[in-house]
Amino acid sequence: MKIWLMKSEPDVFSFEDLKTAKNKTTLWEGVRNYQARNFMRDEMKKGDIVLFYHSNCAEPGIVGLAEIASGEAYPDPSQFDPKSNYHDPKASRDNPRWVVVDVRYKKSLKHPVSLKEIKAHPKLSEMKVAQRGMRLSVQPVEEVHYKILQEEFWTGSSSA
DNA sequence: GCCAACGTTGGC
DNA sequence: GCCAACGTTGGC
Repeated sequence: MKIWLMKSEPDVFSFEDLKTAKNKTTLWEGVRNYQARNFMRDEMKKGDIVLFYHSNCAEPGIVGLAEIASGEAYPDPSQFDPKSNYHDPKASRDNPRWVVVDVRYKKSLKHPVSLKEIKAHPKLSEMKVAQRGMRLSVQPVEEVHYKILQEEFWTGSSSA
């Protein structure tokens, strides 16, 4: 079981949007970075934990927990859609370039863990997301960091 | 809105 | 294959 951090701009698609989505599930469309794609295509497994991260907003940080709900990655339909912002003219149905996975809402957090808190924490500051210039929108999270998040932020009254 | 850091593109 | 130019990300 792996743990992932997935970024989304709340103006585009927020954790609240995921919670209210049909079946509380969405396909994670629009990833247009090869490294991120390869994680989704090669390494994600159904049931993996997802830390849902809000980026490019007033309070960037981890706002909720989700999980991978699809068995395998499959072609991102938006790449074939000329009207989509995510359209990729170089992709074809015979030779798709981009994939999606399904992400399902799991749990909200009463107290999101802000990027500020992550950076201020002696261990969490090692996380990729805290590193300077790190733009990768899908990134693996080390188990030790997930444990710290659980034990120091999400136990007892701090989890919803 | 600014801008540093990054990834991609394309000319050569 | 190099690398300058460009577009994007995302914190601040």
